[in-house]
Amino acid sequence: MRTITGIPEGWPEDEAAALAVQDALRGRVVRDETGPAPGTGTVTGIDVAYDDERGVVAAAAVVLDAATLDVVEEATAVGRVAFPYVPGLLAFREIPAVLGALEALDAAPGLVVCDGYGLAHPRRFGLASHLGVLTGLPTVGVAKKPFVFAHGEVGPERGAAAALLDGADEVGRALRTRAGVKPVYVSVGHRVTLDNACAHVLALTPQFRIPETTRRADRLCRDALLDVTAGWRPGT
DNA sequence: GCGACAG
DNA sequence: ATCTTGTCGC
Repeated sequence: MRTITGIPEGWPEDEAAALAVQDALRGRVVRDETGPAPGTGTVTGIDVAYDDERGVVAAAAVVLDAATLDVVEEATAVGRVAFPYVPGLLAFREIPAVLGALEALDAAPGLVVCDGYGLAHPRRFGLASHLGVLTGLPTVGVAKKPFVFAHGEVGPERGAAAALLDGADEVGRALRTRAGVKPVYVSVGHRVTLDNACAHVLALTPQFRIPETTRRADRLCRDALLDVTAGWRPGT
């Protein structure tokens, strides 16, 4: 199913307003729940594609069976871009469309796997945490590139990891999902433990570096964007 | 002050 | 994120 989403009422218009929202919501992140067990129930991948030229955004949510990684359900949402890209404020750009796709699902999402960071964020409230707090769902962030926290060497074998430390607090982990291939960066979003988040990511990467959830969502949102973009007339 | 900077 | 040719490798 594909829906059309608007920008929520009161959505921040500028950076100052966005920072205030992060300040107001960051205390609502729940870190003392283990979260769903890997390999059971469903896991949902989220991703977003843009056509900045036209100000159009497309989001996808793909629900997988956690045990088989088969697709259970897919949903997309298209709309207008709600915020410019600003490092540290990615959530304000992605979340409106993502909410539209999630709301279009009939299946229970289970753990939501986001493209980006959760707690390993300059103000400890990245996209995954923000989405988790707004939806109440357990979320995890899986980023492809380092952001604010450095880490030590990661062993060459699959499953090896290095901590992302904010002082003594481990806010994320660089995790090798394929031997000899660059690691991904896992961080807790909401209502999940870092250990459990990493176990999920390993269960979602039997073959490729990137979790099957986000690979599927990536393809789907790109296709959705092309559908909207095809035959576009200059004017709207 | 100067760069770096998830997607 | 997106743009975008060739090139190396399974």
